[in-house]
Amino acid sequence: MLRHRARAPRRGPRGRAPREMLRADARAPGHHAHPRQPWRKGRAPPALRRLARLGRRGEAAGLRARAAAAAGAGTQGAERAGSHAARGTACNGAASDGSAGTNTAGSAVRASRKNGRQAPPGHLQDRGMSVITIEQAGSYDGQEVTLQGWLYNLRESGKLLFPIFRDGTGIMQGVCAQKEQPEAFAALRGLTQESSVIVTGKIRAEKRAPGGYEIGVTKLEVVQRVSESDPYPIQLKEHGVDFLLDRRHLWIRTPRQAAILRIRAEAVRAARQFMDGQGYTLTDAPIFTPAACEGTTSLFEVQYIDEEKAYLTQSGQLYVEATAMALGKVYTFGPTFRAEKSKTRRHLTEFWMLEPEAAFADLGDMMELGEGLVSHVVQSVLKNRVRELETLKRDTAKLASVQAPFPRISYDEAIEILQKSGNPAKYGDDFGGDEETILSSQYDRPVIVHRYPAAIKAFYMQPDPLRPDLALGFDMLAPEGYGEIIGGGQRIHDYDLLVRRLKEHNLPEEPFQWYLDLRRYGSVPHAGFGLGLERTVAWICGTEHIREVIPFPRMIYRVYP
RNA sequence: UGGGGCGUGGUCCAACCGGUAGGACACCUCACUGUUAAUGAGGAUGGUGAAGGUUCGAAUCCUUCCGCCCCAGCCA
Repeated sequence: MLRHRARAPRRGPRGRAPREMLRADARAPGHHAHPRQPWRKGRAPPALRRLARLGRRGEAAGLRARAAAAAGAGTQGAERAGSHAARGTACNGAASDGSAGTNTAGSAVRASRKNGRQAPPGHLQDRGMSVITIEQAGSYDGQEVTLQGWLYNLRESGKLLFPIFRDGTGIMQGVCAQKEQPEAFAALRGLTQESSVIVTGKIRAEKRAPGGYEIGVTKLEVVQRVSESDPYPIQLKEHGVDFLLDRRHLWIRTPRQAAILRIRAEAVRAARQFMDGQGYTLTDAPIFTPAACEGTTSLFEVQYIDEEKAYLTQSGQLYVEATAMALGKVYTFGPTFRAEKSKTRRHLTEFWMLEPEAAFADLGDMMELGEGLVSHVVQSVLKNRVRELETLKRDTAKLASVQAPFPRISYDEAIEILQKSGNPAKYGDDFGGDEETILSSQYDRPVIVHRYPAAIKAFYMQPDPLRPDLALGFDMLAPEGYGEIIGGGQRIHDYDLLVRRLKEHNLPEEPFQWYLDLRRYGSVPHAGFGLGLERTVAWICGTEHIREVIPFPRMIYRVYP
């Protein structure tokens, strides 16, 4: 059994976050803010002040009883129905092309229940053919379809209701008039925010509707009604970061957060696609490691079986060097852990890293691979996640220019640029946030800084043969102040030199014996780098803090929920 | 670990030099057939992070503690 030893004090649920305000569903104010600190927070737009009236009481006791009955019927199976619905969405969406509109799911469900018909094997109910996602709605104009999702908001205007539904793929406005659809109207009136629903109606283009389409609701089934006495806690208005982080499991339902997570997924997909296309093989590194990879940084210690201690990996690099010697061109993609007490908008204690490594590769190869990878990821998101970037109100012009090749400057040149702009940096210093921001603000795409002094880099960095005091390493700095998204370079392949460097860095040799083996048996020049997923996604999304781009951020003093 | 900032109803904020803790939103009721965080009218809840101290009187001043945010270091 494992026990997590490194523990961060659990923060109280009532902690407050007075200064930094986010609208639960607002875009982070920021990209056009101060260039030195583009993430600088601001206030939520003052125009966004009012919340829709949700959770009103039903108009009649009969209605409420009916709603309760509907909810009750679904209560036992509510959870199962939920996951079931999620599964159904994908396959039905695909299946429904071409046959949509012939048989609505809603009516099929009711018909099957009324007739006592058996659900098909593996399904709880017969859903018919036209259950679609909101994302697909545009191609169903004029057809009757069924949506499965949640009530995001409800606006009332007399005998007209404007519910807004969300299903994870987007949000869509519905319309329901009492005169025309008395039953659906009654079911919808007073329905509470985030109640789960199955909606049937006709899709139509409508200029006044957000997104350009709306659904004329003809049937509404409440899967589970959120209680008025315990309403959904996240309002459509500003909240403190702390409040939202305590409810991260609910916060991710808001369109902005969902859009970010979908962009993250696209970034991962594109990154792997690119690496695979370049002939790199995925070879994952272990999470438990016997010792530090780079020595200095603090590690999470775990008890590993009996008395033995192990650590959560802070980098897969050493291992990926081994698999590179086995397979040639490889990469890892997985979580890494840093127990440092970094409390900035660029740090997490648990984050994901993609680490390529190639035998017979040098610094130049890796700089080229890095810029190709980053360009491809950015361009893929730009192409395949238009809607999500729109939701985030991201300035896509700033992403469009992200095309390889990227500018490359040496450390020496970087120091010059810094000094010219009045920064006190002197030769031999490593760069902090300020320096990175000054450098990256000179360009419209990420900038590569290479050949740092060996003294400020990791022990395994190959020295520059022309100037041995320099390391053949490079960093890639994202624009707009998002900092270092890639760090890497050429590794030492000479056994004696590596042993010497271990000594210089006061590292013990025993834990590195296997690593030294790579230099004993057929050592070759090789290089690689690590790409920080969250920093990359934060930059692409333009979020003010890295914690928004991972479903459940782990930070110092935050391991809940 | 340093430096800075901050803790007030469920949420987000006010409260001048120390003088009866208030508003908006959320919630409830009513009106409204094209709303866009709908709007308008009405209603009921409910709070100064904790412990000391100064004072006739403390959200406000002092001390300690707790918690959070930002920045730096380290890094992706």
